[in-house]
Amino acid sequence: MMEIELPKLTPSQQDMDMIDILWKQDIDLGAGREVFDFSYRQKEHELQRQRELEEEKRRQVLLEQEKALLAQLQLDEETGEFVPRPPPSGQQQQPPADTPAENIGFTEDGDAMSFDECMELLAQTFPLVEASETASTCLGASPAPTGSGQLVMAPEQPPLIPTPMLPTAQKTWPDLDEAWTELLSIPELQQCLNMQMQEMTEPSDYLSTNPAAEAQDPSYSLFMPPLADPAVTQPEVCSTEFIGNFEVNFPAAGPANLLSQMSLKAPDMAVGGNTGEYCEMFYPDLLGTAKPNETPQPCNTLSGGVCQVTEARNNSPLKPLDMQELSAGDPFKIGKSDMAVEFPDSDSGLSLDASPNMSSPEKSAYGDGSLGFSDSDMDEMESNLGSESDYSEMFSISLTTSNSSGSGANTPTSQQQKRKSKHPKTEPAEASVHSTPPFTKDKAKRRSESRLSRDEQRARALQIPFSTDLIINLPVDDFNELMSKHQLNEAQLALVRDIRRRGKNKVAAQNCRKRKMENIVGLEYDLDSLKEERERLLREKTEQSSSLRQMKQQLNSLYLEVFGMLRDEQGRPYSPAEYSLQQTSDGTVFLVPRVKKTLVKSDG
DNA sequence: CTTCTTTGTCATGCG
DNA sequence: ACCGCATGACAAAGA
Repeated sequence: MMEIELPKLTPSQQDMDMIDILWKQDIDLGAGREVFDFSYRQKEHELQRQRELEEEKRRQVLLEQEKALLAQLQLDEETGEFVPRPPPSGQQQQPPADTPAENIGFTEDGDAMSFDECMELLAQTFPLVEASETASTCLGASPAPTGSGQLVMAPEQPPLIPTPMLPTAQKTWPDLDEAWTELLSIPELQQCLNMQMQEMTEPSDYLSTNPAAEAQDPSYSLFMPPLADPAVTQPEVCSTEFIGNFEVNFPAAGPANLLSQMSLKAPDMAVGGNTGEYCEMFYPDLLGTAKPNETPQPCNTLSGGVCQVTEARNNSPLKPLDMQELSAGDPFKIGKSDMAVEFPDSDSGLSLDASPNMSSPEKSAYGDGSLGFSDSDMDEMESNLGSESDYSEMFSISLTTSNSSGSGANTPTSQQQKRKSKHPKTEPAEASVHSTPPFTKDKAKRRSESRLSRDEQRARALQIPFSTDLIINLPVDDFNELMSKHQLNEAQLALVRDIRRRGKNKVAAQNCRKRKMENIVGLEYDLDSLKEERERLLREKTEQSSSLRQMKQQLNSLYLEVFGMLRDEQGRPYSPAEYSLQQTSDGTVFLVPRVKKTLVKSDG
């Protein structure tokens, strides 16, 4: 108990913090906040533990029998590992927590027997028991890579909580593919998952459910098929609480997201009851390999059911191409994926052709020979595009929705997803639950893309056999050659010319505005330069003026000095009032009487 | 709700 | 007369 409690407390605190954050961010958790409360969950845990205890007891009995048979095989350590703590002890209640180290030691260090060997023996002897045992082992192994304490809780977690957690898992969806990659790359986790699935599912093919295990050890998979189908019990392993704690503690970690995903799946799987399908959910890529050995009904049986759900889960983060690859056997899915593939670049991601409503009308309009595109046509096309984008969004969302619905669990999450699907205008990014805040640049870019795609859509609507980029950027001669090569009708030609004209003009407008801005910048620079020049000239003028004044003063003083040195015949100085010195062009200086002045003065 | 910015488009002029 | 480009003007969308 103590071991369990301590780990729980911290995680729960973190969980609550995370929930608070999500709550403040107005992120729909798909459930009341109290659901996430630790105390609330603890109660759930209690119930779950009681169930676990009962199951443990049952397993114990089976183990006893198993032990008797396996004693000769030196399974002492194994028994310790597989057999949960005695019911009375606290450890018993939460066997997974204590077991992990032992389990790991057994499975990996495995002194006496290899894990595969043990599994084989168990499978031969007690298939069902084996499944349960493996589950515990799995639990032990899984904690190592992530959080030990939280993992312990997982098996005991009640399936009830999972639903509230679903939204959170959805939030982390964008990282799902990465998370899957990381998760699948963890051998322990794979084993754990496989084990859990075995435990969960009733008798069915182990192989189908355990592709990863098979990949790791072919032999193991070979003998495993006879074992019971474990998918049903998965909830125990990846219980919502466990997942929640795990996720909260490691929000950024990819594995956490994965686990959350798994947690979401677990309840669905349990509800669905089809064990074979679960394997696909966890190992969609491996299904092909796994199926051969086992009964591969999973996806085949239910095209639109759980299988689709699983694919949706896995595919949602993936690109259209990936989706196409993964979507096998589901016509609806394939069609959608094709569409996505067809228009990966376009923001709307949909073509007029793809949209049943729009494409035909558009085609008819253009095909009728109506030249050019009236504004109404444009608008119609735009509206079509918009509807298509919505459609695409609905598609992506529909996958998730079908996922939940297919599982048959009408959890809050599923409802939420359905709600989302009903609001096609919500952006795909939102639907996919991107935590990062997009906007601004993204929107601008998206807008430009959508604009571009609009002409593309038109071109597609008229089935023009070349890209708009080609139409716009091709040199005139090449363009004409292209036009001549392809026999286009009037409407197509008109559209192509319009596309080229608009595209050219768009570029021209951009260049023009760019030039205009550059001109403005250049003019501003020139203005600054001229201002500086003006200031400099003004300063120079001032300096020159002062210099000139100084020179005048010097000249005046020199003049007076020279004039004062002049004497007449009687040796008397000349009066400055009556005489002045004047210099001729040849440099000769004359003493000139101030006749006028004297006259004026005398006159006055 | 208003204002400003950005961008696409059209009309027009020029070479 | 036609074509391509440049640019002003307008409208739509978004910040």
